[in-house]
Amino acid sequence: MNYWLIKSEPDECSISDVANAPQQQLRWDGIRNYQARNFLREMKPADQVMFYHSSCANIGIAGLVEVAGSAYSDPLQFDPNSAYYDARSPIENPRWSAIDVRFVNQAKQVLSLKILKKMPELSESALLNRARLSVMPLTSDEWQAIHSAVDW
DNA sequence: GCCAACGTTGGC
DNA sequence: GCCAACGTTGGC
Repeated sequence: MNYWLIKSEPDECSISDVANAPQQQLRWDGIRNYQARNFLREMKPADQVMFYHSSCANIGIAGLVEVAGSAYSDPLQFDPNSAYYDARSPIENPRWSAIDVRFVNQAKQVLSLKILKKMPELSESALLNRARLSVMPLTSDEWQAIHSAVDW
């Protein structure tokens, strides 16, 4: 069992969108950063993923999802009408990956970034120390600290 | 291979 | 809207 954190702008995709999706399952796509992509490819079914809302009025941990299946080729990279189109991605060896996530739980209230910054367990975390990374692993200690701090 | 220019992320 | 962080691009 691995632990992860993914960031999403709730205007684009919120934890409620996952909860309201058919089978409460949604494709997580549009990742165009190699490090984030590599993490996506390491994800295994049933891995637990904290769902973080970024660039919004209420920044922080908004819910919990789980990995529904292994990473696969992100179809948007081959869609010329998509903002995520990548003309240089070879069809025979797709550059970008997507993953399906399944809803697990939604926080009664978002665990704010302000509180996350005060948690000693997270002082070394990628979340607080690595700018501009939208997919990252969490240690089990980090995951537990977050999980027990959220009001579910 | 270096590095300046440029674009994007994301908090404030 | 601003700006720091930082990944990517492309000239040399």
